[in-house]
Amino acid sequence: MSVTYKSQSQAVTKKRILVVDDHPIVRQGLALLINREPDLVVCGEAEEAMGAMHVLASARPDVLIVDISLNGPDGLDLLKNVRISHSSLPVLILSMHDESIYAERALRAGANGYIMKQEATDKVLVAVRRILNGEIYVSDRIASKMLKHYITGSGALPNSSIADLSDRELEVFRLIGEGHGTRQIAEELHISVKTVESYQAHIKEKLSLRSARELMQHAIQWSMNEKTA
Amino acid sequence: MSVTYKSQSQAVTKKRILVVDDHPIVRQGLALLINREPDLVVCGEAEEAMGAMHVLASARPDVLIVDISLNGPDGLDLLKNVRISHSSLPVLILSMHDESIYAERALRAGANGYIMKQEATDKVLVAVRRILNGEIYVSDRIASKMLKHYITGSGALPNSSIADLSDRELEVFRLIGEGHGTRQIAEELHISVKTVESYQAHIKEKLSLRSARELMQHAIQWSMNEKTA
DNA sequence: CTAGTCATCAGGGAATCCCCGATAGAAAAA
DNA sequence: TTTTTCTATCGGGGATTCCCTGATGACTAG
Repeated sequence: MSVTYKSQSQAVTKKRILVVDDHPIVRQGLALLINREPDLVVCGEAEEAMGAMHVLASARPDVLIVDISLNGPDGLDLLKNVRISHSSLPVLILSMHDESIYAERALRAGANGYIMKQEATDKVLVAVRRILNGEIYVSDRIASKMLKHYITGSGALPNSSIADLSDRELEVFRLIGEGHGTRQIAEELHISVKTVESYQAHIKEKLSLRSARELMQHAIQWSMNEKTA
Repeated sequence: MSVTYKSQSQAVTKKRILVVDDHPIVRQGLALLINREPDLVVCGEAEEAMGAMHVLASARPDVLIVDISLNGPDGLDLLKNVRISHSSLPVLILSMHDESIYAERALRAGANGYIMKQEATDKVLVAVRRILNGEIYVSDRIASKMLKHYITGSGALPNSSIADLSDRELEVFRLIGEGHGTRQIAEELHISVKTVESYQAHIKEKLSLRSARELMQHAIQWSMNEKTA
């Protein structure tokens, strides 16, 4: 709506995009895709976080597209760094995982959008324009999944967080993350297996997890992050 | 050497390429990259193994480019299937892992080349032309790494390592790491639940793991790292 | 004092785990 | 070229876990 043209060859206000991905093929694909749009242009590329911060200063992009799994500091680390100096720069996180774990983390870390590489290419353009417009973009599947969480949860911001767990629940959560089984946990805490199962059920509900597998996934990730943080 | 031109506009013998990757962005990137070469053309795309077999029959490609980590049956499964009916069709395996485990497996399964998405885009073209020429392509880094493996760890090394897993076992291991359950894996690979359980047992033995929990723990951690060679 | 959360436990069907196999083919070793 | 090992595929059956629907008492806040 705000894009106007001075001549047939160049838009006055082409939005500038910086692409950060460690796969040249993906960068090339994105660049070709974006540059054939009349209102968008790739103003720079980087293949890891430090290079991205460097390019960021000189290229002055309007949007960042960042792969979540970079070498060294990953996409979320980069995002947090960017947020320090560019608090309102729209950032779209790219990922090959369709797991909502990453989407939630990305948004909570301040991303304006999350899209998977499995998505059709035109969705990338939709996402870019959406976040340029100040909105949040998430793919339909993820969006409905998260919405469902929000509705069943409480209306406000979705602290489907570890902090909501009771002491006992957190203890069980931690032990699961350490690789302990139900029976083992029951013995260690001197309680019934049934009680442990009950805690697991409560944890799953509070964290909006659908299966014991997801519980374990989250518990393991959490316990790994705790050790390094 | 065998490519000749009749006019300036069209090559007589453009080599036809079929691209199999579950990321549309990557397919697009490869297609644009390949199609601007005068002697190469993308004759078809597919995003998973079954679709690829289908397209393969009608598109008559001279080369296949296959991502190793497809949904359902993976790139190596596809490769083995292709080898049944097209024993000499050149196949280039694409991967995001720089792990030489996969390179070795790919070549042993009959691939003509192995290249990572981290490689520069022009390397893809080099690789394609190389394998069209009947040669094998592996990137320098992988090649030297494989050589080192052969020299240092040729025979012994009681590595209870991922490398000891068979192709099928590794596939199951990967899927477990991505949070897929036994039944789900069985369906995705079109095999019996009992077979999947059997693989799990073999994996546990080879990696010296005591329970399914430990298996899951290691699989999840491995799939989250997915870069450490 | 009612409502809510917490910690504790049970029943029961479905799924998974984990031990015991088996067979057929391919690869390696003898 | 046999023989052995590895691989991929499947089954039975008991032990365990998962997951749903409850229940009880105790403590906590409105």
